[in-house]
Amino acid sequence: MAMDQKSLFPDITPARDDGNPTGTQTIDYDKVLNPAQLAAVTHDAGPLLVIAGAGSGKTRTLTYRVARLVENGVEPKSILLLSFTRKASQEMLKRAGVLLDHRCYQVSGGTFHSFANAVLKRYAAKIGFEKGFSIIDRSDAEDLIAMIRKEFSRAQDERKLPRKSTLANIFSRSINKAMPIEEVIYDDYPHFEFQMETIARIWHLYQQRKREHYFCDYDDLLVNLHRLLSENEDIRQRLTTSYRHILVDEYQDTNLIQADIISLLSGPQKNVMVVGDDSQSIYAFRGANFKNIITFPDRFPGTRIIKLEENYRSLQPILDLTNTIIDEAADKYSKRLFTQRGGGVLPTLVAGINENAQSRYVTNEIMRLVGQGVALQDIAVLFRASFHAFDLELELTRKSIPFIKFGGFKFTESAHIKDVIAHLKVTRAPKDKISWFRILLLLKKVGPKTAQNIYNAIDEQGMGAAGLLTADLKVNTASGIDRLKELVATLQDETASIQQKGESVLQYYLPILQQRYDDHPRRLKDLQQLLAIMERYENLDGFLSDMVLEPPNSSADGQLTGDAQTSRLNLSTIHSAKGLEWHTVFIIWALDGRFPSHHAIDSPDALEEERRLIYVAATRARENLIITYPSQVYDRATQTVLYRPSRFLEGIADDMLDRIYFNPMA
DNA sequence: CGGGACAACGTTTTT
DNA sequence: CGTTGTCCCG
Repeated sequence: MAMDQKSLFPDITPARDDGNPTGTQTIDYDKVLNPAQLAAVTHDAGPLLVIAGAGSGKTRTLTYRVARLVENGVEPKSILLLSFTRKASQEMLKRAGVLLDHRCYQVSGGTFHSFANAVLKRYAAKIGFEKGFSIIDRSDAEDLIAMIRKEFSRAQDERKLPRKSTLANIFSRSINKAMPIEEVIYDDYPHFEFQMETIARIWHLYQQRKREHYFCDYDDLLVNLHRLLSENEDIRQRLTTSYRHILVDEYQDTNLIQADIISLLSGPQKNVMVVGDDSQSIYAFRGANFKNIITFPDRFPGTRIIKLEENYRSLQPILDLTNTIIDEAADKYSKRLFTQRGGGVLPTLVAGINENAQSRYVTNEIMRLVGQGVALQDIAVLFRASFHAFDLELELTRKSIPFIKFGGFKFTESAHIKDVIAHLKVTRAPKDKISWFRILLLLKKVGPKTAQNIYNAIDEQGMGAAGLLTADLKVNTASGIDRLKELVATLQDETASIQQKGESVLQYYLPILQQRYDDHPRRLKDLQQLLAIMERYENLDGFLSDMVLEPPNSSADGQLTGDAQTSRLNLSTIHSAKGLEWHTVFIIWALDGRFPSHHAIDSPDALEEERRLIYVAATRARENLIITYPSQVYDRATQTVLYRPSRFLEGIADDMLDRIYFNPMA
């Protein structure tokens, strides 16, 4: 099976078509790769584990391997490249395309979730979704859980149940760590042990409702793919013959199900290449287990192991610091990065009195660097949590420094976007109770009970969303349900283009928007942007699944308005910065209690993950690394004043780290 | 039954 | 402090 390249890689267009159609060798692999990289690239067949330190040319190695396989006559479609983000795989294929030719764009790939979606869509009936399924994001899942939760809190006068988001966390953790619900509660939520049975019943009902309404949440995509492969030998064989070579990036961030999926897909030929770095494992919170890397050779006997230890990214002083940080890690593959890049200045640790002093220091330094000719787009400010950047964002706006922020809130998570999308969703998935409730609750005089009745009436008609038009509804006419009926009738017109449908929904939604939100002008801009995104799609289903699986970032607005060429500063969570690099990197909020977060401080495992996180952040820097913290911050959660730099930096020798105090008044 | 008013809670990271 | 859940009035 070949995946739908168009929907997976919509932005890629072949750079040039005058490549090398005959496939004769054009790349001098041994001149552009070091011996370890070359060994990985030219590895013939069978399982291969590449332990690739930060900046050691991991992406380069993968890219060249793809090119090499294609050059050796491997059908591009039969190469499956699973990576962590779509951005990463696009980038890789683009680079492979530049090396070789357009054939590289035919390579199959994407994230685990998008791959699962593509496979499951095709075999939906095999896993009990005769009519297909729709993917629900975290907040949809929470809405569904809330509906079930309510049945319990009404019926029983028990002590308080966990809130919906906590329930969703428990459920997801159970899947991703492959542990029963009960065990998750014992381990991580002991304060809810006393109502374990109720929680388990809610979980059971949640599973049931998802089936009834044809929903897959993020975890179900993986679970169902796993089931499909393990229960249907014929399908598994079909897939293993389609994908002769499997390449997995960021293997340290896979969890047990993902590792099993790779095993199931690899077939008898076991042409599996995984690339990762145990020191950069930062997704334990969603069940990632870096031990997958260590146990890979057990899973695949005869695995060849190659280590890439030469760093091509950072100058020596930066590497000295990052090596020191990670040396303290409890549990890791031993490797020590080295570089041949001489020179460079010491990384700096800057204390400012408060958050705003920190923001001003960073802003000043950025202006100074830009004055020296460093491009804004080659500078990044990294942080532990998205909200850590709020004050800096204000400061940057004040100084008119353009920036783009990655990570944190997604565009599609805001209520008004979800509202509009819900109207489109029900035309494709009429059993989507979550979306129907969203839509109906926007009407006046309609609450949960009325919504349920309307939903039942529509469902009984069995004629899709059009059921709204024919069903006998007892609804207050002041509700505005007639306008909704008109909209649904319009959307039923299959000849209407996707843009027209979007416009209709927006027209319908406008009065609701204005009535519900004081800041409707800002929200309207978002909605117009949503329409612009829609126009890139040819079919609604592709649009809808992408909005869940690859949602656009909230403040990435400018991308659409055509000023993509202007150089912008990068603001990013460390998680979203994975795999990237910049000339200068700032890490802000390196304050003990924030980074590591006070939440992690009692758990050795969590603390280790925080350490790896700061390691990932620091290793993004090529020339300059500046770490800052506010030295007097009152923390409401612990009711203490935080003033010490991150414990990962505090003991570092002065010949490795310049320490300065910044006073904006001086 | 809907909706508004009030109280309690807990606080990251992503698909 | 903003979100989430509950309670009670109309």
